[in-house]
Amino acid sequence: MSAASTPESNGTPTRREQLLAIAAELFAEKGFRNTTVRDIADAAGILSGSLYHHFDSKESMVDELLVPFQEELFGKYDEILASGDDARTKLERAVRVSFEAIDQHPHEVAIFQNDADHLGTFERFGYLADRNTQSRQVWVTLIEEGVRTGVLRPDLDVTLTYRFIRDTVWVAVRWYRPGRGLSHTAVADQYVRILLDGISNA
Amino acid sequence: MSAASTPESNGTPTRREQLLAIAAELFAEKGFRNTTVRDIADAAGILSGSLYHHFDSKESMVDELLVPFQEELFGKYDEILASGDDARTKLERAVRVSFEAIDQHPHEVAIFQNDADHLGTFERFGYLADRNTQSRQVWVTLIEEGVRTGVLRPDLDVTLTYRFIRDTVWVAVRWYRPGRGLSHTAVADQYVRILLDGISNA
DNA sequence: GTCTATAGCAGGATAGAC
DNA sequence: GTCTATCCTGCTATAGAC
Repeated sequence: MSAASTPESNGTPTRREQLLAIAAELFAEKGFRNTTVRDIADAAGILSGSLYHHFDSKESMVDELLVPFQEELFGKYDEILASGDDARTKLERAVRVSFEAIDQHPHEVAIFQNDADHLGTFERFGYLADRNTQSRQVWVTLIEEGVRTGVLRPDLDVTLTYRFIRDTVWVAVRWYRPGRGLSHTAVADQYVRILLDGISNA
Repeated sequence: MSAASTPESNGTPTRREQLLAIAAELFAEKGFRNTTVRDIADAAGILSGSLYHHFDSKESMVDELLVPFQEELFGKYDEILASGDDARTKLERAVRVSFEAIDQHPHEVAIFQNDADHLGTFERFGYLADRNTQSRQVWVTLIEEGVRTGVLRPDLDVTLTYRFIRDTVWVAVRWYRPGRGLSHTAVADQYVRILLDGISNA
């Protein structure tokens, strides 16, 4: 038995997965609230009522997109935190893992960036706030370790630096398009360079 | 006669301006589409129909918020471009002017950040795309001048650097709250420092 | 300048036929 | 698994009284 949201092992997505992929694209492009169930149904070539054979509600759809994505991402962060790498390497790896997420799950990242605040007002999506806290802990831990071990400037405002890194990384989902222009690794290279060394010709 | 969206010289805002301020806060907080005219009317203590005595439509309200804000902001950018400062100073000034805008017009900035894409799909808001282009020209001009005059690293990817600066600056509207915590000048100080010199303890 | 009342439409969701 | 048909709600906007 396979998880409902993971493609079957033979590579053929289930109908449910197809519909979810269509919904993800629309949610990411137009926003959750601005996407109607009729939009999703139209894009899938069926009528809106038929969607409810597969999903309880529009909310269930976005829920099913976000949960497995976040499990995967935070699993990778945990791996980095648990590794024996030095602070600078850990920070670099965390940035690269994030750009990889933008590359591999652009829709899920966009939905989280654009709609987490709004969705978070519903009990059902309370876990979004938890993930937010967890994310903050990851970055702050890495920055503090960097300052402590001397690889980062001792005068850094940790909270502000955390926000700076978080925002610079995730906001890239607004313009990055997988398969077009620079690869996610190339973008990550440049971002890490600017973040660590700045743009000044020192 | 005073401009419709500027407070009267005696400091007492007109009713129209009061309503606009209420709408701005709600648009910024919940998004344009997610804010109903009833929300605005409720917050103003009147009924939704009464709003239409003051404004043609919900779109007119957001239009009246964005246009004068952008005129002011781009006027300042033009001033910087036309100044005789060196490239590094110009770039710093542009960053500082942007943080000042976040401080003084947080709602307008938030609306532009969150809803420009959606609003831009209507003819009436075609000027939003023009402003976007104009903004890009400002930053790219400054970065290119910086590279040319040797104050910025010669190996910078100009487009990527432009996106980096634009995003890092404006995304701060998501967490910066005027009058709470660091001042906008203090935040700008740190951002400029990270942007130019990085976070590494070189 | 605000209220009453309501038109007109679009949205999420449901029941049951096929 | 999809369609037909429809309910109910909430939204923008309007007309005219006060």
